Amino acid sequence: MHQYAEIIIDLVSNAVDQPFHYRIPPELRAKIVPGIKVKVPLGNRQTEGYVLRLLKKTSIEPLRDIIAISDPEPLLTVEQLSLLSWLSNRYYCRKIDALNAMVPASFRQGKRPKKPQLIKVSDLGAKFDLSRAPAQKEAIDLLLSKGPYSRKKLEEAGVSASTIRTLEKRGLIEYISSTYTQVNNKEQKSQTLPHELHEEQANCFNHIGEAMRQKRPRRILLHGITASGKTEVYMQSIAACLEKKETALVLVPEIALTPQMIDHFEGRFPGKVSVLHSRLTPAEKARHWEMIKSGEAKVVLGARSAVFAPLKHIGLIVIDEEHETTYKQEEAPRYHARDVAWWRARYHRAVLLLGSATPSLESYYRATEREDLLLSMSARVTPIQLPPVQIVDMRRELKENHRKIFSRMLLEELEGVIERDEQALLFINRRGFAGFVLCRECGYVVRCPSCDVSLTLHLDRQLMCCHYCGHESAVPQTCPDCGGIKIRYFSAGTQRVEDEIKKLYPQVSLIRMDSDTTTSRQAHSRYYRQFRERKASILIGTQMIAKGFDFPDVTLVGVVAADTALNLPDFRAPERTFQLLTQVAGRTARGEQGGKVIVQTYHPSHYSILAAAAHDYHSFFEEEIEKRRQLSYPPFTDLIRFLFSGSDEKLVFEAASWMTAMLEPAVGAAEMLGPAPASLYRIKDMYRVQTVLKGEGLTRITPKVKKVIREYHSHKPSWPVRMTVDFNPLVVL
DNA sequence: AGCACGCCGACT
DNA sequence: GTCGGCGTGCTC
Repeated sequence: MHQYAEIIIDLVSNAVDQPFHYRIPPELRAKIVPGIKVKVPLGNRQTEGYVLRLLKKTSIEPLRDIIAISDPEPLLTVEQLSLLSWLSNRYYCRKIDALNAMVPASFRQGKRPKKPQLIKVSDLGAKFDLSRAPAQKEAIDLLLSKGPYSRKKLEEAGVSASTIRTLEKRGLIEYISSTYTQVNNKEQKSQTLPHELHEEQANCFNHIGEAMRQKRPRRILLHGITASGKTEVYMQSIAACLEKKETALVLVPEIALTPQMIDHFEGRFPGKVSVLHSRLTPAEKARHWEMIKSGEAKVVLGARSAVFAPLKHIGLIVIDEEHETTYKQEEAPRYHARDVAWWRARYHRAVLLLGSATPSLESYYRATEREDLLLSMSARVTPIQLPPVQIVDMRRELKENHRKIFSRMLLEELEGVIERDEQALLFINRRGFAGFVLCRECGYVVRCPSCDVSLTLHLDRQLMCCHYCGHESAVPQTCPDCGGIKIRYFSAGTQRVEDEIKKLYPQVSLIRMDSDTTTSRQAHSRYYRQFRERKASILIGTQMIAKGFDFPDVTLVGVVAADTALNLPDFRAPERTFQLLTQVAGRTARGEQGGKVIVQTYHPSHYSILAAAAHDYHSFFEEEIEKRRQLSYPPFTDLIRFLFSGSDEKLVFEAASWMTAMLEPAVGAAEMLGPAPASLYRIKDMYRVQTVLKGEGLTRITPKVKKVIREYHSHKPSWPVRMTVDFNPLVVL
């Protein structure tokens, strides 16, 4: 009999980030199983904890008893317990951080809803004469025609709480426990039917089906150009998975989780889908979790964190737009959903299907190495060609004395669009008016006092803003340094583009979308609707218009400055640029009139720009993978980044140096870069210093690295320097 | 995290 | 004389 339990303490602190042992009192022995939440004594008070596993013996003295069970149901499944350990090892995070990321707070808190109750009319109520109680009669009629309703819904429909109470007392209504689908008793979703697959789709579908039948972990990369019909392949694969009585998990980037998208899924698999989106209230989220755990939901659709959905018997995991950086969490645990998904696929012997038009170098490389299966779709579902892309050399424009932010070619095309009454998208990767403000006499650039970046001019508010910390200050009329008056604005932002267009074409209506104008989700859909309804002919925007804006009348896409992403001091900059350009280019040629893309750049011969213009993923990949190989960057190596930050510059360096020295003997053949100031040396008055480890198969040294991290925390617990550890970070700025 | 223990300055 | 400041250390 197991008398002891290994427990993780529910406190977010390095000091208690190790399993604690407790004795299980005899009266609790039958009830305590791994995954259960318990109350335990700790020091002179009590906290909660989670049982990792049961033990027959322990050498720890003195032992104390578990006080009580917090929740009779285990909060974690056997799979989750195992994943928990993996997460904390792979991503160097506390076990409690891993747990908190894996299970929604509302579900952990145990205020898990009992099955939601629905109200229905009782047998008695159906025949009871209520002609003298109009309010009650109305409620009964409503329930008879449209019910059952939840209490909340019934009150929303205008039935008062007292009426409900009276009806209940008289036994005219009764409560039934419900399933989620009944609660969500929305207007019947029109069920959408599978489309006939074209040849390429059918071929991919067959391969996926075959892989699922093998019942072995398999990773498949589905490389399909924009509008090649990837979603339909996912849908039919999911249907095939359900037929085998297995479940399916579908991840999409948060921004893709639109109502249309949700309807599409729910319509295809009515009553079987649980959608985990960020707008759910805590109680709703807990209810979904329960429904998934109980096996009621067969398909889960959600963003990054949905990768932890407690589905059983998973047959298929889909990650759409697998190259998207939102799949990497930027706080502890700094996991990548793609890697977690692969862990789960191996656990369940399932298929992991990665879809993208511009796969990450990691994924495509694995596919070319035959480690993964590569499936391609190169034809658009509708027989429309990819748009021609025209590169404009902005250096030449400058040389020929054309100093506007729009090249002559872009202007010419814009005029054509306006004349023909079509629509255009103008894409610029920076909000605000100007990237920086510079004095032409002394070269002084206005910078943020708290961060190591230049301020962006926002003309509408007459302010200079820092995009990292939000600092705002007045626009200088004279140079703060030399007093000169020749202040100039450099590198345009969205606002500047808007201004110029208004000046050039005052009669043309336009919409600007960036995080300044589009703060809420409603604003986003309002602009979206306006543009779709042709209330504007030009849409100016940042990243946020690169996705989903697919309208037949958009015949021109202008990339005002393709270099913003390219110039970042990060080894993934070319990859980012290629992905962005390809994605933006895909926003045109959706209709019969076709479309055209114009890319303005100061690097017209850079391979990422040339390849994107030629719609040629393969040549981009070949060039980029060779570079990565030569420089020993991922996917040939792993990186571990140790970032130190604090307000005391000297101490930050001291901490970084101490840690780097401690790591030295542990890292073996891995390269150690640093300690060195991060590219963004100062953010919000915090100095940032980093050391990056680079080497093949760095997971092998995980135990040693963990030991050093532990030493860091125990030796200098009071260092006012924060250290974060990131395994395979996506940005190293 | 949260709490006790412990060692130094100004107050009913 | 003590009340209380927060540095340090510990929790199965």
